[in-house]
Parts: sequence; structure tokens; C-alpha cells
Amino acid sequence: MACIVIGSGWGAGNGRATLIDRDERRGRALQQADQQGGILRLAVPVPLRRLFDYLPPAGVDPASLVPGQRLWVPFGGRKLVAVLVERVGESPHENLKPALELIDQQPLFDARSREFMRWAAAYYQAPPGELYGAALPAALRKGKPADHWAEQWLALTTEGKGLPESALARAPKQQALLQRLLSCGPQSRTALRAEGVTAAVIRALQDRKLVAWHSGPTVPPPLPAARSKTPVAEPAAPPTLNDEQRQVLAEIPSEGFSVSLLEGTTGSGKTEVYLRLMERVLEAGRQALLLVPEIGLTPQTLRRIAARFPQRSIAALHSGLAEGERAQAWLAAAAGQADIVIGTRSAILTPLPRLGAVIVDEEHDGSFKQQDGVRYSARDLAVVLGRMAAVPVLLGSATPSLESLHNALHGRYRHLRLRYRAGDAKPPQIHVVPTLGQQLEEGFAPQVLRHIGETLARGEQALVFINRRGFAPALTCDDCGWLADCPHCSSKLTLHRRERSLRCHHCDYRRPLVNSCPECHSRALSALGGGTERSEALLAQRFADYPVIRVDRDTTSSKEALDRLLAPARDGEPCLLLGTQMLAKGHHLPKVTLVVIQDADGGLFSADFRASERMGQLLEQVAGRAGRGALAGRVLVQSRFPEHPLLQLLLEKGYAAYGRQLLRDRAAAGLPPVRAMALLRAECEEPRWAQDFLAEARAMLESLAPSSPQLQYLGPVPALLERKSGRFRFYLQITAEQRADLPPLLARLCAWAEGYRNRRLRWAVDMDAQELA
DNA sequence: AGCACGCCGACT
DNA sequence: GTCGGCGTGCTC
Repeated sequence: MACIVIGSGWGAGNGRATLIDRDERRGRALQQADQQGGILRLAVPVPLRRLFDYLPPAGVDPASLVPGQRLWVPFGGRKLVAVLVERVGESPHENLKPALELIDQQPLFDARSREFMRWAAAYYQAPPGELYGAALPAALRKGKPADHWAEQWLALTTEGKGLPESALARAPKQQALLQRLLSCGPQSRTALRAEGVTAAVIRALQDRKLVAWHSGPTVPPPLPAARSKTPVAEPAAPPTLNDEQRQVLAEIPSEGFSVSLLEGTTGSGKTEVYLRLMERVLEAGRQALLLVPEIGLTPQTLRRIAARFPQRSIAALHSGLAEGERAQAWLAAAAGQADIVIGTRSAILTPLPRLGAVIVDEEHDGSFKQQDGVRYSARDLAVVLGRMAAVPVLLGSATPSLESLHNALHGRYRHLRLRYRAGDAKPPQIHVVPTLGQQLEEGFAPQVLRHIGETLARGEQALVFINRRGFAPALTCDDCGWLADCPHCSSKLTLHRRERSLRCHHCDYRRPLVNSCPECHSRALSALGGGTERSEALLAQRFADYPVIRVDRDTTSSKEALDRLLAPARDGEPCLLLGTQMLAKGHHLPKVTLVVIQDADGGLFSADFRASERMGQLLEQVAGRAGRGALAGRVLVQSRFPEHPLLQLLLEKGYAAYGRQLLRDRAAAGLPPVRAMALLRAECEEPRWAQDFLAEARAMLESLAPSSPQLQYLGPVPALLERKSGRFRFYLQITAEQRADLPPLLARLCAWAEGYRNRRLRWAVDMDAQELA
């Protein structure tokens, strides 16, 4: 019998439509009343936009199968870890296979988390199995048992609790630990290890049967009341709030769903607002989730929060963790044990049963949008999660994304502002330095070099921002005009002089540097343009008496390396920092009083409509580096077009006014966030095939939903980088007045594309795409 | 995605 | 005669 599947992407057997079908189903339901929910509907980690039905594994009591657990399942000749999403009474499929083995006794994903995943999969057209895969840490994704990683908690036994305070006077370390357990409740093994409590001390108390280890979920999180008296470590004294901060906090509701956009200048004390909101959440006995950009999860950030909440269990989820540590932190979060969960993008997918608030720091940051695989935006999902959990969401930034600004200006988000820099820091003075017609030295105007020299001579620090790494972005032959380009991409090779190589920044191609032209053998080769390496050479020679520190992906392999590089700058000695975006964010460098932006023009004339937004954010963030301490800051912006109205607006009125103007431009052009946008991307070694696929997709869509003011199509158009790693890339752009119109349309599009026969073609649907690259 | 099955070229 | 290329189809 034909089964009509409604195009929700969750096709396994819902949506039978006719009366006859309904009658039949009633009959079947009666027949199967005794095995209600006897079929398991699972998310299997394959790139297919549907769930798969199985029978319970042999020898497992069906009553012990609960949605949210993992099971091993046979799948087309292999064995995979799947997540039980729901139990159903019947399946449209015949010959269901039994699952192989139940992995978890306790479910890992609670009901709200599963509903959240369902929503996200439908919105982003993501295969549910891949979304669950993205949520799980690697160890659990591979089927490792959860209890293996569960946190161990040290707790007092009944005898231990009954002990007088004066006990063990001759063993001060044991006494201190007992006191700690008495006043703070059970302590995790990691916390104790971090504080230097030795195994010998614990063993001694264990032998006296005063304390015992418990694993993971069996120990409930200690009650807040039990911890507040006699804390072992005195919490770092919270700074007093200024009037603005107090007012902002008063406006963030404690209960129920709300979204607040906190637009706060660099140094205005956003972090303190986050900490106070977290405090409020923790006091209510709930979990706080803090999302930070990839670069923002530094040991300092963690230390600051740990120092503020010494009694609380904090789970940090980031890529730097070993597999086991990550699984442990994730499980602590999912079991509701961790009070504070801090993480990058994927942390939004972690189940948090006691969630009390979601905070997104630097919400404009591009790293919140996943660029491959499941293309979700953690910032946007934070708002969805807040709605589902009925808790407040706080989005913070000095330079809000136009998406959030748009929502705030339309009253969908509360718009909160922090305008004053805390302490006595003053806002920096910004000047444009015209470069057209000037005699530049490796891209620097003479007066800029003079200012750098004066700054260093005063014993202060200068920061030079250059948007390009390497020595030069192109190498050419002066005699025949040969240009070194990438054999796999439509791009030029970047010259790296130290490495003596030519490298493509879009794929992993690299070749040794040549010193004569491969075409005409002329030795007259010229490096065109400049990057960080070239500027470093000039500045190091010009300011030889001072350390010149270059920070880009080539000098800085890890967060630790960045920390090490920046150490002299933090010590406050006069030095010159130069680098790429990496330098723009987060580091507190009070001795920096001069910031130079070598070239602001890239953002003014780009084919990517978001370039101007990013340029404004970058400029504001970089300028925020100047004068964070007591010293006044100065920002010099080099531009060939000092009169450009956008640049003028940004420099004279600041990012707030600039952002509003960009929003008006986006509205006029019918672009996001004023209209919703999705892309169908296609790439193929044979460009014709990608274009044909997209053209057919467009024809299919137009027959389904004709183009109108509400819904518009553009394309196929070539991507900004037309060829990458040997594949030609094109996209079809779909914009809609109503965001909600897109997901159902995209579901039909995916259903169509899944049936498209061309194995060499790769395609992807990108809802709310951030890059046209 | 992965893995089977299937049908045409150069090799122990 | 087979080993193996990758095109096609399927995974509850």
C-alpha cells in the first residue's frame, strides 16, 4: 500500500491520509495493544534525512528501553551507534531488524533535548543521526559506555557526617578535606585533583570509612544551601556594579523566555553582567550555559569564572580536551551535575536538564555558524533553546550582528546598552590616514611609522592589524607577466619567505619558492602586495630596539602558543604587536595605546555583502584594544578612500549608527537579515554538472512555489572562490520575506536532490548561510 | 557516508 | 581465465 509521507524530513511512517488507512490503523492498534511502543525509532549516524525503525535487542527487557539511550544497530552490513528517539507502536517497514545491544542504562538525551534536536534537524534540513553525532563527544559517539567516563564524587559516609569538628586534629590535611565535604557537599575527583588533594589523604579517610567514592549520576548535585556556609576558598570579591550594569541586570527577566541583546562597548563590563546573571541562575538551583567563540575559551576565562564560583562544578567543552575529559565534562552537563557549562559552538547541542539561562558572548562572531557538515548557527539555536526551556537568553557584543540588531530594533529582543568604559579608561581617538598619492613604505604611510616610533619611545605598546598572512599575496614575473596560481583553486599562491614556499590559502597546496620564472626563466620576479610577514620584516628592521611580535596562524599554532607570544606584551614592556584577526579579540593589553589598521578598504568594496559588516566589527574590536588601561588610546586607519560615506559614518558616529545604516542598505537590497536567505550549494569537478543540477533545482522549486515578492530565486551563480581543491562551486540563492516559509520548501528541495543521480556531484543546503564563498 | 553488487579492461 | 576499476542502489 502506498504510504504518503509528508515532507517533514521525518518520514518514517507518519502521515497516512485516507479514511481507509485510518480505519486499518485502528484495527492494527487494537491488535498490537499489548506491544504498544514495541518498535524503536532511531537516529542512525548516516547522512540521510530520516529515522530508522528497529526491534528491541534480544535478551533486553523492553521496559528498560527509554528514548535518549544509545544502542548498537546493524545498518547495511555495518555496525553503528544510534540514539533512540522515540518508541512507536507500528512501522511502515517490514522485516525490521533487531538492534544488537543496549549501551546506556540511563538516557543521555532528555525529552527537551530530543525535541530541540528534532526542531534543529527540521530547520537546517540536517540528517538527525548526524545532528546527534555532532552533539555527542567522540568517545560516546564511538559507543564507549557512559559510566566509564562518569565523574567520580567523593562524599561523606554516615559515620563521616557524624564526626565532631575537632576530630582528626593531628591530621590537618584530612581534617581540611572533611571540613570541605561537610560544608560544600560531595566533591568531584577532578576538582580535588586540581586543588592538590593527594590520593594518600583520601585513602586514609576511606580506610576509616569516613568517605566513599560514588560514580556520576548517583550523587545528586549538592543543595545550594549546603554550600553557602563556611566556604573553603573565599570567592573572589565581586566588583561593585555601576548604575548602567545594575539597570541592565534589572531588565533581564529571571523567569520565562526572553532574549536580551547586550550592546556594550569594549571594556564596559559585559562579563560582569554575565557573571551576575549566572549567579542568579545558580542560586535558583539551575544550570547556566555560556557559549563563547572558538578563540574565547582561554584558561584565563575559565579561571575567572572558577574563581568567582569556587563551590560550583564547571564543565568546559572545547576542542583542546582529551577525549576522556571531554566525555566526562559532557556527561556532567547532561546529567545535570555541572552547574556552569562553558563551551564553543557544539555546546549548544549538549542536553542540560536544569537549564536556567543561555548566554552567548561575542554573539556576532562567525565561529558560531558551523560551515560544513550540519550547518547550524549556535547563536540562533540558543534563542530556540531558550524558548523551549522557557529561560532567558542573553546575547552580548560590542558589535552586534545585524541579525540581532534587527531583532532588537523591531522589539523582538530587549535592547540593553552599556555605554561607559569601566574604570577611568577613555574612548580612543580615531583618525583616517589617506594613502592615495602618499609615498608608502611597505604599505605604511610615513606619519604612521612616526607614530609607532613615538609610541614605543614613550615606553608604550603599538598594535598593527594586517588582514593577510604570509609575505605577499602574489608573485609575478616582470618580463612575461607570469603569475603563480594554484593548480586546484581559482586563486593566487601566497609567498611565504621564511618558509621559502608558495602556498595556497584555500587548499593544502604548497611548492618551493622559485627564483626564476618557470615560463621565461627571467630572474626578475616581484612580490605583489603585502602580508604580516612582509610588514614584520620592515617593522623589525625599523624598530630594531624593540621586540616585534607577529601573531597569525603561521606563528601561532595553539592557544598556548598565543599565550606565550603575548607574554612580553602582558608584562608591559614597550613592544610592537602585529597580526591578523587573531589579535582583534579578547586579550587584555593595557599598555597598548596605538592601534594601526593597515588597510580598511577591503570591507568597502567586496562582492560578499557581509564584508562591510565584518569590517565594521573588526575595526571597532581592534580599536577596543587601544587604551583599555588608564592611558588614552589612538587609532590610525589607513585608507585610499577616506571620504567613503560608510567609513566616515563608522568613524564619526561609531558602530551603533553604522550597523543601523547597514541594515537600511540590506533592506533596500532585499538581503538578510531583513529577508531570510538559504543557499543550495553544489560543487563538482565538471562545472557544467553543478550548474545543471542547480538550474534543475530552481525549475523544480519555481514549479512548486513560483517566484514572487515573498519568495525569490537567484542563480545558479559561481561562488566567490569559483574553484576550490579542484572542484567548481556554484550556488542557488533563495530569499523569503517570511523565514518560516523556507524550511518546508527546503525539505522538498532535499527530497528532490536526494533522488538526483550524479555521484560525482556534492550538494548541501545552507539555511541562513553566512558566506557566499 | 559506506558497503555491496555488477559489468568491462590488463594481468599474476 | 581472474583481479579490480568505479557506476548504481540501498541502508529500518
